[in-house]
Amino acid sequence: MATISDVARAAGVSPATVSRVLNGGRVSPERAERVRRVASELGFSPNRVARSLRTQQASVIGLLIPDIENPFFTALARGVEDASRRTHLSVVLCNTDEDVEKEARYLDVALAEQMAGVIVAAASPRRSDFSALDARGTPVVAVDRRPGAATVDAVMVDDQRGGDEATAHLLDRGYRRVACVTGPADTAASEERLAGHRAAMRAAGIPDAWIRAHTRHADLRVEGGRTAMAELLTLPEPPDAVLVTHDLLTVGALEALRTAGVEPPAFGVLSFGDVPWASLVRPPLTTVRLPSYDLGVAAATLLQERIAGSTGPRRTVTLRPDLHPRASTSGPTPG
Amino acid sequence: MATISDVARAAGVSPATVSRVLNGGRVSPERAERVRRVASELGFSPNRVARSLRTQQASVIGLLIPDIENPFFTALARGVEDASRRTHLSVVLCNTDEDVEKEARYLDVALAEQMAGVIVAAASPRRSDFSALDARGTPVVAVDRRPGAATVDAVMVDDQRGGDEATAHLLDRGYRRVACVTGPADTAASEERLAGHRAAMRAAGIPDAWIRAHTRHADLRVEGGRTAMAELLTLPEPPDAVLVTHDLLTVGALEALRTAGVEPPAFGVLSFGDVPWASLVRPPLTTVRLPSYDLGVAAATLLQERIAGSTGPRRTVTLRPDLHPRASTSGPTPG
DNA sequence: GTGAAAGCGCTAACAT
DNA sequence: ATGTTAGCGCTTTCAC
Repeated sequence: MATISDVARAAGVSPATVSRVLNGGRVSPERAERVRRVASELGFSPNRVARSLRTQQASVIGLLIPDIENPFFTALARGVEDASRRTHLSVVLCNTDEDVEKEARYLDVALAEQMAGVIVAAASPRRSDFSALDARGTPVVAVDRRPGAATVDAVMVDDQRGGDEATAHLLDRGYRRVACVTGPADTAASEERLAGHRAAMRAAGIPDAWIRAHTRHADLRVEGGRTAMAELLTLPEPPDAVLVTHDLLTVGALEALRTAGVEPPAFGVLSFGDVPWASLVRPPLTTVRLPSYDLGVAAATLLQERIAGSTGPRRTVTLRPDLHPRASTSGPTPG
Repeated sequence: MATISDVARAAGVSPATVSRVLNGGRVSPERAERVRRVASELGFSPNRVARSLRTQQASVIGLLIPDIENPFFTALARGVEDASRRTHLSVVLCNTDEDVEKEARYLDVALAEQMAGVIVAAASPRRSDFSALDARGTPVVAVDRRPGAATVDAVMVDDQRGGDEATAHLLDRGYRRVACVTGPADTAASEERLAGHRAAMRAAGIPDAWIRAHTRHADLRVEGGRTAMAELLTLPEPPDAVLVTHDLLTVGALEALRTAGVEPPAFGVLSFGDVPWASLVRPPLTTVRLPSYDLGVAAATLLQERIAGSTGPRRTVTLRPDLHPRASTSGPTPG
């Protein structure tokens, strides 16, 4: 690999001049031209490691996501990438696997590699720790999941509103006994979506006791959704519709419904997450689409501003999910 | 951020000693202990950028994949990560988006960041260019897609065999007129799977003209699969089964079949790729499962060996996909 | 406008 | 076993 000194020697100038040509300093046009020619002849590409060491900052940002196999996060990653494209920033992705240890390791890498900034969907609301980055002045933007203590910029989904709108939609279509299958009580998104569901139910005059009795917390796996749905169907006063707050749970819930011989839209089914196989399910599923891509774009934009030196107060951007009505919630009565 | 000199001063030793403590050189136990204590008190974490500059190699490997939203590649990424866990290597993911330009940019980043090695599913068999990495001695392992010219280690799927086994399975189950919907003619995987299909058909004594007439190349989108399948159904001698070589095409093909009132398993359907929604399709789909995770593990292992200094001849590891028979190919006649 | 020189934080000879 | 020294490739004063 050619270095800046090789180029300088070959072009008959000093290394400083080559550096200036590269970074836009004042150099006479003809020398600049000569340097550029020689550089390309030599296949020179500046060593970013050396540059980082000298300038104390890299042109790479880290994106830490908890599950690379989850389409929600991959779409988010695309958003981050697309928004970073125009700048000189490259995005590197790190899969934390919902594991605070792995996350800490990657945060350490980000620090040690002097990354320009980090966007992170925290593995744990309490135990994720960004203080080291903060101490060094590396900007951090939280996305999708707000870490409890840390005061960082954040981009969030308005999950509560999504849950509220979803259940309101079901009630509006004529369903009366709307159950809810949600994730574990310790995941924020699950709880907020449930809270929205509750709010809509209360607004419709349904007693708290009924709502509670027709709510199930399930493990975020297909099996969890199946079990929860099956339970709900055996209740003394079974539901006539269900809001499922995670698409994985929806797969299980649909299986349980099929097993019980219950069919949408007579039984209303509404799912969070716009699943790629939505078109394969009959009837097509009404969904609350999460703005995953836009979440990424917003986070990258916020981060770029901080990297550029913005020092304003911490900001939280909230994005609204949107409802996509389809046939699975067309109403309890035929026609 | 504390530096190695800060630690050295606070511990009353030389920077070299601190470095030796960190990297396992000979240091007396009590001094080593003192250094470690001081380091953790100061919250010291070594600056990898400086280390990279000095040692001329980083502890990061790059993984370049063409589509982060494709479950095949995300599973592969998990394999790479898991295999890299035990070593000191961190994996950073780069999404090339099937774009040779973006890929080149990331290869440049890998080079400029002095990455220890790169695993890449090439965006283009012809135009992907690893010569710069090669020139610098950075190991490269190709995965899933073999770049035409470059002589690099590679980990591949035996697509031809997969196609062969799939069609053989259909014939074995009693289907006679097996069609094939495959991807564009310029994608290697599509062609190899098709070649396997052809081989199995020929072995069963079916004339080339028939095979050719019942083969469709489709754009890798749902719509492409639908159109191709619809065409096949209108042929004078329509097929009684189909091998679809990409899961996205399968979604479309299933829609076309449903529209035409044709149902598996009377009509046999076999798909490449073990789709997550397989359980939702009735009847469950027989699939050729691609060893995506293992592909990642194998690639990471190969790369680690090269990073460790192995200089043997280029190797190509080939992994076999496996057939998962399910109800969609249980046979053309009831029972 | 240009070059000489210093130094970012670390490691690896080379001394001792 | 430990310290001293030099230098990885780059940028950035500081002179001129």
